[in-house]
Amino acid sequence: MTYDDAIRMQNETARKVVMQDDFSQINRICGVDVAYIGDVAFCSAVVMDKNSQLVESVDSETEAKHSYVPGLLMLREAGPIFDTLEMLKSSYDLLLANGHGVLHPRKCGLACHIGVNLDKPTIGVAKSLLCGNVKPGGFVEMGGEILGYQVSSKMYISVGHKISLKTAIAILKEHGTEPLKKADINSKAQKMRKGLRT
DNA sequence: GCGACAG
DNA sequence: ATCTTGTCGC
Repeated sequence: MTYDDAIRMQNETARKVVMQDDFSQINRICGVDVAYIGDVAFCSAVVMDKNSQLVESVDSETEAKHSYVPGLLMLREAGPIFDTLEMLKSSYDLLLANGHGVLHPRKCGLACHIGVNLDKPTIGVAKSLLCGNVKPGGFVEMGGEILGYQVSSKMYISVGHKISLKTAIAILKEHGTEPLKKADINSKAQKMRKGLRT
């Protein structure tokens, strides 16, 4: 797949993103993250209940097919993430992904790509901005639209799919990002184990 | 043309 | 993301 193909795919997916709440209840939240040794991707997905109690955790080791290109993170991480989420036996109501959702040059960051393809409510959680400007109050504007929210100096969130920004903010303020933190720890632990036995 | 650039 | 020393602040 060429970069042009990927960009066309993003523009197409962007039209399918639902920026309104579309779920009955959030009982379980899944966080997914990837760590690397070169192009070997160590991915972890963690499902927790609303009280941050562990429900299930799975790990995978796959090969990253593309290098990282700003704006096209999905090319590098979507594959490993889909592979890992498929391993889960447990269901979940909300997905948390590291990276932006609609706060993206084409309004289709990694979280949108994952959310739309799995048809799951998804929130994008990023550590830094790719685009947009933070306004007083924390909302992030891009092209005259409010597309994200700055939770802290190192956390920006935006809609991935089937959830409103308002609800996304409320849920993260109430439940935090525990599944994502755990997935980060697990993916790095997995990488370290591999590093020691090679 | 130049700089900036999720993970 | 990953590499990577000392250093600033709570």
